[in-house]
Amino acid sequence: MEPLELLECSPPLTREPLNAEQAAAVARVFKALGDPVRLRILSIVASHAGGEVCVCDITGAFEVSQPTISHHLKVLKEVGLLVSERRASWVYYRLAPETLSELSALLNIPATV
Amino acid sequence: MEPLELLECSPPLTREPLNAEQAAAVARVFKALGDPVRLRILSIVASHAGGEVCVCDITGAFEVSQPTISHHLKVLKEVGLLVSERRASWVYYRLAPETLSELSALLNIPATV
DNA sequence: GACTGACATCGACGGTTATCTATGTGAGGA
DNA sequence: TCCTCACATAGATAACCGTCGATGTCAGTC
Repeated sequence: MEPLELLECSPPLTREPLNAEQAAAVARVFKALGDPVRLRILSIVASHAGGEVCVCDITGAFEVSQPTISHHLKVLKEVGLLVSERRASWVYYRLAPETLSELSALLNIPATV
Repeated sequence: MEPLELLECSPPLTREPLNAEQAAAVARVFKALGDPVRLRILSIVASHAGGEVCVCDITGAFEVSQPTISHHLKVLKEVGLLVSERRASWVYYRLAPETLSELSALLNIPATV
C-alpha cells in the first residue's frame, strides 16, 4: 500500500471540497494523530536529535504497557507517518519524509489580506 | 470552554515532546479531523465563497442523514474548528479563525537544508 | 394558534479502538 | 544450546463512536 499517494494530490482544504476518496485517505492520517499517546510518540521521534529513536526510549516515557506502545507505533507506521528499521536487537523509528509537511500544507490557509 | 488555549501554546512537534496535557488538547482536534465526513464538511465550509454555508447546503452534499450531519457539525464546533450563527430559520457555519493555521504550524517541519 | 420548514437532541445499535495479559519471534551472549 | 533482552502479535474486554429513526425546538407564514 502507498499511504501517501492520495495525500499528495489532495488540494488544500480551502481551495475546493474534498471528494469522498480524498477525504477517506486524509482522515486516515488525522485519525492516527487523534490519540494523545500517538501524538506524544510522534513528537518524541520528531524532536529527537539524530531524527530517530529506539522503541525502548519511547516505552520508558509512558505509563502504558509495552504492547500498547508497539500497537501505536504500528498505527503511525501504517498511515505513513513513521518508518522503522531494525539494527541488531533494537528497532529504530523516524519520521517518514514529507507526510507531516503535506498535512501542514493541507491545513494551510492563504493569508486573507 | 476555551478549545484553543492549549493549542496556541503548543510547540511544533519537531521542537520538543508534547506533555500529556498538550497532547490531549491537540489530539482532540485531530480526532475531529479524523472522520471523512467531517473533513468534507470542513472543506466545504473552508472553500465556499463568502466563507460561510447554510446547514442545508451541507446536508445536500452527503448521503448520510440530517441528524448525522448535525452531529458532525457539533463535533467540529466543540473543538474550535467551526463557529455558527443563526439567522432567521437558517444556521450558518464558518471557519473559526486561526485554528487551522495553528494546526498547520504545529505540523510544520523546518527545512532540513 | 396551527402548520411547515430548518435544525438540534435523544436513545439505541453495531462496529471500532485502546488497553491489558499472555505468548511468539528474533538477535546476542554465556 | 539455552537464556535473556527487545519488540511484535494474539486474544479478550470495556469504552467509544458513527449512524439511524423519532422527537423536540425555534422561526416564519397563513
